[in-house]
Amino acid sequence: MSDPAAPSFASVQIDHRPLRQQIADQLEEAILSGESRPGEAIVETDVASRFGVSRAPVREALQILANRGLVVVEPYRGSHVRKLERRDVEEVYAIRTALETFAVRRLLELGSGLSVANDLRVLCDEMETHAAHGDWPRVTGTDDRFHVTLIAAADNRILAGYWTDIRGRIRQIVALRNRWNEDIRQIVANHVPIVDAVEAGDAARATELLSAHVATSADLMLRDDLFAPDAEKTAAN
Amino acid sequence: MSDPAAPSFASVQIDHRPLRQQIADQLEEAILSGESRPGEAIVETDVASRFGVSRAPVREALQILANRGLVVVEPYRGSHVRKLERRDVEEVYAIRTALETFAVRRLLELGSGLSVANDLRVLCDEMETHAAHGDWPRVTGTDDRFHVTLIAAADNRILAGYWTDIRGRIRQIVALRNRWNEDIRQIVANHVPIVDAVEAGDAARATELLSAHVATSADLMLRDDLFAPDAEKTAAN
DNA sequence: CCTCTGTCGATTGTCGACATTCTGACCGAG
DNA sequence: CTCGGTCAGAATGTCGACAATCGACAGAGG
Repeated sequence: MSDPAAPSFASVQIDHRPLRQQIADQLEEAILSGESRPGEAIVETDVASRFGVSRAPVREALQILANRGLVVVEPYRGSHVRKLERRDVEEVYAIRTALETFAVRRLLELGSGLSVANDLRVLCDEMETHAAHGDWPRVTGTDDRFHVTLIAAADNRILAGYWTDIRGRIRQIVALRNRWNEDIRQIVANHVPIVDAVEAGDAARATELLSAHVATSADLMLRDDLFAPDAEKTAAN
Repeated sequence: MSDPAAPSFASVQIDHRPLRQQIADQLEEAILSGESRPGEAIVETDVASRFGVSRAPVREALQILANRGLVVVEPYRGSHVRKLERRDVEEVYAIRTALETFAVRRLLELGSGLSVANDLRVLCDEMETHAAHGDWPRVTGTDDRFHVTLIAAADNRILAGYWTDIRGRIRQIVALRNRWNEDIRQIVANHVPIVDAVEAGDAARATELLSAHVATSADLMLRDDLFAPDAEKTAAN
């Protein structure tokens, strides 16, 4: 397979993953990219015919997405893209702070501070370069890698799983907001002090800076009342 | 339902939830209670015939459990109960600490300290009563409610979801260990100072005590090498 | 003796059809 | 006009059957 002399088969490489996985990936991409908007109905028959498959794998894909929280399945009533309220956004960023500060404390306990700081510094530079060119998509992409690197350094698979979840939600939030932060330079600049603190092994300062950084991001997302106000669960329940 | 004069229909109360949900619950119960042991194969046909249903809802149930991390599904090869290694146990307790300390900080920010402390104190008393009677199952049950109450007070649905996950994993770990802690009285006693700190609104002290409490629990679980050593992902990959 | 290949049984993947449930429109009584 | 009841239409829930894939094993060939 690693034979560089036989690339002619690469084009006919077929996808051996189960259909449910391919469908789940496609639907997830549509949701997280904002193409499928929150509340939008997902009709099994439609999805099945769109992909040219039967409903069985579609249903299995929906179970996968439902448990990831991307889709809500109501028995006999149908499925729809999970709605996003203001409260959801607040909760995402609150949890994000908890996970990232935990990761920092943990990676410092593991003595990986210096090594991680090196990796992060590279990403910081990259981010600043992209920012200087006004290449926002690449900035957010690198930002994503920055935080993934941080989380991965904690070497905890459960944490990594939770982060995959949070990361997706953030991507959806940013996509729905569909407007670039004019002051993203500020956000980019925020990363450097964090790396400094990690390098210095100062857990207290690093967590403090991280919390502030995340809080800033959350404020930016919530500033212009874009997300639906919280649906009041009144006394009816 | 709440009419006490018509209990005669309770026995014929049928379950209107989809089969996948009922099956998923049954399988989850079997796994978390330790009845189905880690690594044990789950054959769709067997499960289907055991419940007297077709394979379709069983497969959907497996997708649900797979995304909760209870079951591993390998395409065309089958499903099995997720294996539990020593590292998994360590990770669970590490994350647990992060989630609980976050919850404490959060509920204090929300100003719910006094109210929550009251609820927790009741549970502490209950726990001590059960402990005095040597009723370990009830002790662990109340302990569970203690921590659920703590988490719920943070009023964050994502956190609550993660806790449901962690709580299940802990239950499985405890069940597999299947041996009561002789020094559980110590564990029970650990709760009171935490409540005191919450009542006093002292976040730093509360998180410190909580971390220590969880660390103690983790040590107890890991003390006797019951869980499989970590499967070394050698250079083969 | 080793390696490769073809076959076999078991299990999962997928499909199309039928059963059940929900929703909303229609309609007649009060 | 409002309130219930009825009824189709559409969507989901479930089923049984068939196809595809995997691992093991036996046998040919070197």
